[in-house]
Amino acid sequence: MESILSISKALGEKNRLRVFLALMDTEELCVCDVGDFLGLAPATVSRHMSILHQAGLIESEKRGRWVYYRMGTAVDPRLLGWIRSSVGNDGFPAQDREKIREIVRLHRESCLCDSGGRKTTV
Amino acid sequence: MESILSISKALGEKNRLRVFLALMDTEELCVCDVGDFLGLAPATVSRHMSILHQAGLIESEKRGRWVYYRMGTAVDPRLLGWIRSSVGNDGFPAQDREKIREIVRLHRESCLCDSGGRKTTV
DNA sequence: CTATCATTTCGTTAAATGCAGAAATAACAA
DNA sequence: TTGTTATTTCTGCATTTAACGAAATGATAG
Repeated sequence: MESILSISKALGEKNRLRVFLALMDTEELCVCDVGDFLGLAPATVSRHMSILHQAGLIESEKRGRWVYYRMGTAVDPRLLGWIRSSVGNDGFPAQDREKIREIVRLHRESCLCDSGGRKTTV
Repeated sequence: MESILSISKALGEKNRLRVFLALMDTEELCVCDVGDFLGLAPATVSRHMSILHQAGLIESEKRGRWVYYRMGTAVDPRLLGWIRSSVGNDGFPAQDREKIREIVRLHRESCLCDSGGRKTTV
């Protein structure tokens, strides 16, 4: 029962749900990406990601100074299926999708992550 | 997205989750049954049931002075499947199951609902 | 109609939660 | 080392929400 509770609590907040949906559509996001996406302070984003992480919904990986978050591999497929279809019905904010893609694009550009993972500057 | 939010909010509260799990195991419950089950005031229970109802998780039927709640018929089976298996893993409070059965038994006894739906007293 | 019972709505209080800024931590660059 | 950047933790404030009691509503019994 505890896992249902923590997962429901985690997804029962608009910003966290938006991040989770974004991660269903994107490989990975770091805290600052999510900060740009939601327009929230890093501290707030970090807390949200922590809650999603503790619920087992996302996984984290530290690379250099960045912490990258991605979908959890052990998330129940029925849960995902339900979310996917519900979002389909509701109409997932198309703006969100575009926004995330743009953020990821800029992130990759400035980081040159694609080549060797080396950073230049912000 | 709104439906995911409202459902997650509804299930993201311990008492409401307990009621929902109880309704997955029981045909129907009225507000006073749930009040006995959770040990909460009728007003509080009514509010919880309203939130579950608005999320589309349960349905209500008024019979006489009582309002009976039961599982929603349109609840996504994937959501139910996830909940069922998660509860199985977590171990659903066995006390809750017993408690509900006892409450339903007493309710039926005092109401004589089984025969003709006629009420005697409390 | 009046009385009673089940439920809902309203008003208030206490606890939980989201938020930002400041300080602390971690990892790299010079 | 020192400085810079990304993230986390801590502290305080504002909003939300769960809880109760009281009053209002709905329905039956007398």
